[in-house]
Amino acid sequence: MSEKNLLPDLAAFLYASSNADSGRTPSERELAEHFAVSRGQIRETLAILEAMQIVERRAKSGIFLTTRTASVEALALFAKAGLPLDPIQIYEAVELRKIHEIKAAELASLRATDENFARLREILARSEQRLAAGEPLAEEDRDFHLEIVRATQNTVFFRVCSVYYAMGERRLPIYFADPERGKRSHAEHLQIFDALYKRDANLAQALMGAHLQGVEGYWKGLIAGHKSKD
Amino acid sequence: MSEKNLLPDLAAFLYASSNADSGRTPSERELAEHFAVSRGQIRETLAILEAMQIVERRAKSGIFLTTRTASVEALALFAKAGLPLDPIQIYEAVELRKIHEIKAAELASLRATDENFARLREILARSEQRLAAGEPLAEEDRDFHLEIVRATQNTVFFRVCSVYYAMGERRLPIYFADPERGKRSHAEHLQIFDALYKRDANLAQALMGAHLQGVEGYWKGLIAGHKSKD
DNA sequence: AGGACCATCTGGTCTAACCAGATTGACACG
DNA sequence: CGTGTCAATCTGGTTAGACCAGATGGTCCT
Repeated sequence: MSEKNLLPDLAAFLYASSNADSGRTPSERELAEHFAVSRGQIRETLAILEAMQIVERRAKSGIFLTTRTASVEALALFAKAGLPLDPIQIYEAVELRKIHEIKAAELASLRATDENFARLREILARSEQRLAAGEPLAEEDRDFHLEIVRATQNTVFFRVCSVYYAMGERRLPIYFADPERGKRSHAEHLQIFDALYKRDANLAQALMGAHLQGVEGYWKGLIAGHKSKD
Repeated sequence: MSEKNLLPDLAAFLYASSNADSGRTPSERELAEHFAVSRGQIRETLAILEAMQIVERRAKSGIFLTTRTASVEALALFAKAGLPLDPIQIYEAVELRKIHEIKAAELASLRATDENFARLREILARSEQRLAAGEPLAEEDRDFHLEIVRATQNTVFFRVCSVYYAMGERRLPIYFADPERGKRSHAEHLQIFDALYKRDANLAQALMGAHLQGVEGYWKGLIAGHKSKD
């Protein structure tokens, strides 16, 4: 089956097969048998999961899932593996995104280079094509927002954002399933680009804030829906 | 010597012994011999370093350091291991910290619980003791700032900050070597606490901004000094 | 019911192999 | 001398098997 990328599979299995009370997972030897790999390979993957603070390995005792509040990398990994995410944490990530991006819009308007503008134009052109073809937006949205963070010329900032942006990725197709949302989003992106290009920091901030308000509202609704289903 | 915590030692050794041109490091077998551990243990640690994007393992070829712009976790690790950090990236981290904490002060003033206030009081009391004893501040400063982020009740926010705060840790003793700086910092912390307790979001933001302005200035000077030395 | 004891399980660690592709260098040919 | 070929060597990838010591859990005796 899936030869490589044991990590997400293992994470998913640990999550599914752990003891509900203690959080204890199957032993290394059992995991090795289940995935039909050697114990060494399981240990190598567990080392990563432990570094991510997803599991805790207690010598001579067992492997335990850490308390629910996992690291950001853990959340991104879980999202990638299709594991259920705590809706509250998703909402928290959105809130953080708002904090980051409004400030990023301000800084980008002051610091963006020709290269940044070129990339933004290219992304917007791709979006345009997609919409013209009647297709839903996909990674273009994330690319646009991340490029603005990159335009702050702060690589630490960029990397921090890159990590946890992956969390919402799986929801993008749902969000843009409604073509109206895609069109409006693209129109707002164009406005933001203009503000950046005019180096109007205040306008860029304001537009980004308004743009993200819509996203936040969508997530709030989605979370509320999920909650009522449970 | 240091039985556990192979990770930082290995990272440091890889960094020191890699080929300057290709970035190629010694082989797993050589590393195992150097650290007097088994290959399995080296592989386990390398798996983490690879997940952190610090190294890249090419099958049947070798282990290579990735390009300089490493992940945030990598930077924190490097800082902990005492490896040379790119001053520009330190400055970037400080800028990001400013973005985070001003907003954190605002949110904390609205959401902080009694528990948060209790912890903040405890931290401030510890600082007071330290200063009264003529000792320099240490982890109390970081604790205070992180507790404010925690008080936003946004766990994702808190975890993002926890990671890269470790970067500046090694510099704290230098910063607080001047007792005047410690006293002023503590006085400002007290003001910020009062603003939070009064739930005055605007004041909390303003005070935090001013407080961090001083920190930023210090870092700027430190970086400038480092640069001129090189 | 409680306490002492022992078989079992578990993670931590190491050794010894084999695989197959990448690399390298020697060697032979033009 | 340059160059192309090929085989020995090196490397990460992976596995199997073993031993250790402490944690665990059940049993049996008091």
